[in-house]
Amino acid sequence: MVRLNLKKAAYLQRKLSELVITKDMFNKPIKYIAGVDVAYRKKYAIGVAYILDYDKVEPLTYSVYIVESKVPYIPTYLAFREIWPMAGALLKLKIKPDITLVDSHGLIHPRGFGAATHLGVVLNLPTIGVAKSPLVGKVDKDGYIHVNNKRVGYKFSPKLYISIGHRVSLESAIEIVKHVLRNSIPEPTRLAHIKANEMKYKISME
DNA sequence: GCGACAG
DNA sequence: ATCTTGTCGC
Repeated sequence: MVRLNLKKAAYLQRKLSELVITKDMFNKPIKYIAGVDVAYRKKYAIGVAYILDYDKVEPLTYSVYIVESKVPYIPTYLAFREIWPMAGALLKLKIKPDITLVDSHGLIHPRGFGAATHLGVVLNLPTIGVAKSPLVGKVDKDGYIHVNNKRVGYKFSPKLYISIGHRVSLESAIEIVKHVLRNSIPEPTRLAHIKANEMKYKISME
């Protein structure tokens, strides 16, 4: 297991956060939307990217990328652990998504650079963060989440936190996530999560 | 110093 | 997130 240099990692997050775009810079109308998630099995990290038709909200195809997991999970540094499995799966897709939902926070992060944002900036892809539990920030009476005096996210429910990832406005992020909701759960990441767990048992040795 | 802390 | 079976409830 690698040990992160938290000092440098935090510096990188703060530095790269200057590149985040919080305006809509994705293809309209959206035709393809992706959902990415990572599961773990022994020494392996299994990244899955699922592509769905945006209008119909129906699955089209998916890709799997398995790699050895060497970075530990440390709160607020999740991206360093999951970015390669996620990026590997995304880059294997034959259909390029217009926007991607990531199972983590985007700008709802102490240094404004959660995993969803990190992935978006590194791959220069429009991303939205969809997490199941809070990390930081204050929720106002309307449900909006503020971090460092900036409105960057929205608490849709106690189990769903939406935030700007990269190249998308908060308003659009909320609208897009609502569009692909199925039983209060975003369908793209739900399918990616199911597939990633399914793949865990298809790994032969250890 | 103490507690909290995405997946 | 992972390690793990059955079981309670709508």
